[in-house]
Amino acid sequence: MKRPTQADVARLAGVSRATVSYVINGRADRSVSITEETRQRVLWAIEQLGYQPHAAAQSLRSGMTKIIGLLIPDMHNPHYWQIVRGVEDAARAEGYDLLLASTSLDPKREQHSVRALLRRRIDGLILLLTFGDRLASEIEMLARRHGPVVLLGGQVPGLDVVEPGYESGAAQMMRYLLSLGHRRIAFIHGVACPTLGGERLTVYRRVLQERGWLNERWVIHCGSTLEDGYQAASHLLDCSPRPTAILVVNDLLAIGALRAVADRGLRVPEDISIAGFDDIEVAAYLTPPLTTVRVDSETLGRESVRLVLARMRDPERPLQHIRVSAQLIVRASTGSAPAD
Amino acid sequence: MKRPTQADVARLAGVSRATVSYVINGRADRSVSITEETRQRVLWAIEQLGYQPHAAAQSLRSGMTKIIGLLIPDMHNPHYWQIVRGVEDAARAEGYDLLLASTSLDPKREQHSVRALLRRRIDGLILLLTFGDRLASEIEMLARRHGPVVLLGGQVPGLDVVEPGYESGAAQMMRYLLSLGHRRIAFIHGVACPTLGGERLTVYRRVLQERGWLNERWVIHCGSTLEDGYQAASHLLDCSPRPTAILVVNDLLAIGALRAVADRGLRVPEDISIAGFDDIEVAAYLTPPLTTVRVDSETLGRESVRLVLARMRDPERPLQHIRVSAQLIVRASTGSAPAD
DNA sequence: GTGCTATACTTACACGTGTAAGTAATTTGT
DNA sequence: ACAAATTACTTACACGTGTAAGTATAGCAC
Repeated sequence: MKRPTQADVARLAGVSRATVSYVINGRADRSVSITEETRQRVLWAIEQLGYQPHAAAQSLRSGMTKIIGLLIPDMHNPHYWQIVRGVEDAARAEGYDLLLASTSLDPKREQHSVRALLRRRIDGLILLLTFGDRLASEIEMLARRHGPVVLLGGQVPGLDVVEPGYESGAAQMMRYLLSLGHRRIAFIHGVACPTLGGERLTVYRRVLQERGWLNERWVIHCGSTLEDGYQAASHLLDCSPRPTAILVVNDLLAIGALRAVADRGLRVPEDISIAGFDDIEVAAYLTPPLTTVRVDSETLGRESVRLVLARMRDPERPLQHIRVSAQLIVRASTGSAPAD
Repeated sequence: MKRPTQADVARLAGVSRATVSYVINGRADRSVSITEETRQRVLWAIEQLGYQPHAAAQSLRSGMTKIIGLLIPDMHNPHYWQIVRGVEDAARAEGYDLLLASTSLDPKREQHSVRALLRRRIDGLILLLTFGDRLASEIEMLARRHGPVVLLGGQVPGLDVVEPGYESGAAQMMRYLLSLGHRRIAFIHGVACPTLGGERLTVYRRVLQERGWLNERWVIHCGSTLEDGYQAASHLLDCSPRPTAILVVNDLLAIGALRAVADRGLRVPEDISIAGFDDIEVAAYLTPPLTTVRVDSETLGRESVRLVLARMRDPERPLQHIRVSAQLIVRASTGSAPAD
């Protein structure tokens, strides 16, 4: 009933256990050689017993786990899932498995999760931190240990970073909205933690400030669920004068905003324009299709894996900072500002 | 630069390595006792060195990995994420980490992933299989070993199963659509593999057959992406006569269908009714909000974990088959059949 | 003082693997 | 013909941990 080990295989094949190990790991360097005949016999025994190597023993011996850990803020936002997909794809292509943890927007849990991932002595870690600031000490430890840790957005000195180009994306978006004649542009900043999505808000403020059109009443902070987006938009729609456009920090919340507009009997984009960030997959299929800023999230995931693996292979290589570019995607949810 | 081990802690505390181990695992049974003073000294040394147990070594010794593996068909469908959320929540609450793999709708990859999960000698496995039939031998091996494996939908003799109650849900849905006067009801069966979502299709066929209204031309098989849903619906809308209602195998594809209807300038539900399954989170926020069948996916995940853990604790307990009930959720995407 | 028990440890083994170093038989070089 | 090299293995150790079994000291009863 117990799983067979190399020893069992060796016994059945009539060779020593080492031979089995050599056969399995097919020594390419010529230091050890094995007859084709015994090789076949060993392979036959493996097949016969259904032997599979014990991963924990391999890890203990080799120091590698063949696991990449990924921490994401929450599992509700499709944007994060697309990142997960990129990571899983790239990881599996290189023979790594994926250990996934989510913060669930709880700082305690984020800390707990990071620790759990560390204890596993996972080969590489990709962190998309929500409350990074509270983990300063832990993160610094990581940096000092020079373990392969990649940050996905955010900055910690001493760690590789993959940064989504939201800043340029936000700038493109603002330029576009202004070109449509919008002046009363609101911003829904619905995130788990104020620092998240901060660049988008900053660009928004700067651009409007330059023109003297910034009105802090139109910046709404809220949570990160669909319902939060709905509520925030509802609040904005009740303002007078109403904003002519609402820029939402991510597409998920923008969906909530679209619903709020529809529930008030207003039309998008004739009465009000709505735009988001991320270009999650449903964005193109909404009614109306959502104008947004695409940051290829799968690429974000892929690049993170690439950096982690590269760091594993050469711990001394210079720090990398990769920026994944953003692109404005214009769809039907935005249009010219209505005449007052 | 290397991580400290128990041996380092022992040296620093001036005790034997075994003592350190006993302190850490705080022997509750009185077989071994340790002075409070040395206990403190050991704890101090642990703190001092920042010692953390080596998970692989613990696994090797104890035979437990403290990891639960989860295999899902693909990462595009929010429904599966909700299951993942339930699993991750429940697992973490019990001190388990989550190893996630996705099939990506590729049978080869499903097989590969299942093997990878097995090799890790993971404590428990939760499988949501797509191409289960091709894995018959592997699965049977699982069953024979009586490892803690839970199937999420599907049936393999000898394994615990958590089954979503789509069957009763589909029946409710059909009754509801018929009560609205619909006779020309189409079905979009967009899944990676014909067996997936089979119960829903079966119920659909049976109900219509009973009334002699079944028309196989209105059963469309397609892939599992939003675009597939869009295309399938487009095709149906070009039929003449047009169906008055489209039942879609899941909400994700239903979103594509909604878009297709809107693109043709038709109205939902005045011209055509659309309904889905799963009640993914966005369903309530779509335009119009989507009528669907809710199967609490987080509960699916949670229950799976519960079964896995129970099976771990008692491998001999009788097989469990849990059915998570489904519930019709009526929203605005369905209405009375238009008069011809 | 002797025998017995309780306390507070330590010694020693096992988990399953990868690989360096050793060995015996065969082949090659001159 | 004999040293040297190559082939085809095997023996032996290390990875870090959990725990059973052993040991040494002290306390106590008689």
